[in-house]
Amino acid sequence: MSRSRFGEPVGEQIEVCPVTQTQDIIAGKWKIIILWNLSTQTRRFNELQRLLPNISKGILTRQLRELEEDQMVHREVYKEVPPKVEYSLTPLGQSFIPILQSMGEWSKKNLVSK
Amino acid sequence: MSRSRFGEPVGEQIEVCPVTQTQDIIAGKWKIIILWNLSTQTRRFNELQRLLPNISKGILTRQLRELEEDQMVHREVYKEVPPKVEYSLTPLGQSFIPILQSMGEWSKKNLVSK
DNA sequence: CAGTATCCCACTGGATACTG
DNA sequence: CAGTATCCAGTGGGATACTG
Repeated sequence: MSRSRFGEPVGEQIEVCPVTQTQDIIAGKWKIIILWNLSTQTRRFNELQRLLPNISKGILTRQLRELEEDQMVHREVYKEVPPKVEYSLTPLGQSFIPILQSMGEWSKKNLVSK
Repeated sequence: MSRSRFGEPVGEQIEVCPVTQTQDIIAGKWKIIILWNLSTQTRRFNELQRLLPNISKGILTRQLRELEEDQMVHREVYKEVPPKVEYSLTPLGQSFIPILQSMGEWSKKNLVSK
């Protein structure tokens, strides 16, 4: 699925606005906080669900799948019973960590909690 | 309107996840790109609409109003005929510019356009 | 444990027509 | 020019029940 916007034909190339591409990846109510929770360590499905109060399994699955599609998250399945699945950041996901940190710091520094 | 999530009573205080607060502000299909377009200069309503192909007046208005509510954008109305309205970043909005830049650079460096 | 499979609903975005 | 005012449609999020 292509979620690009702002397609502008430039010769054979398509020029896409960079910040919009980023927007497309982190759009989704839980994406950022999921990445944040994976930034320090690998986590299992249930663990993530516990960390994200009020998220349902279905939604958590969908958000993780989309992050996987966008190569931000890696899903490692251990063939055991009971099943064990571990989520972690890919190199691309890791390269995004500084931005997550900036967001956290910006928020703490500039936003009064309302 | 309070859009905070993850409310956790801590004494009299409410503890809210910082990255989630940021998420709440930049959620919305056009928020980031609007901030981006205001990061270098003040812009008028129609100017913004031209810069954001395919956005309708109604939506642009709504997104701008929400950014105003969150103190990210300032709206300056000139009492003239025909009307002139200029949008610019508030100090809070300006403090967010480095993050926007990181996003743009991250995208250009790490995302192949797909 | 880590998911699917459904169904549902609210909200957000989008289109269009009208206005001070 | 810079909006409102409506109305509509799609989608994304949420709840619940079931499963390998």
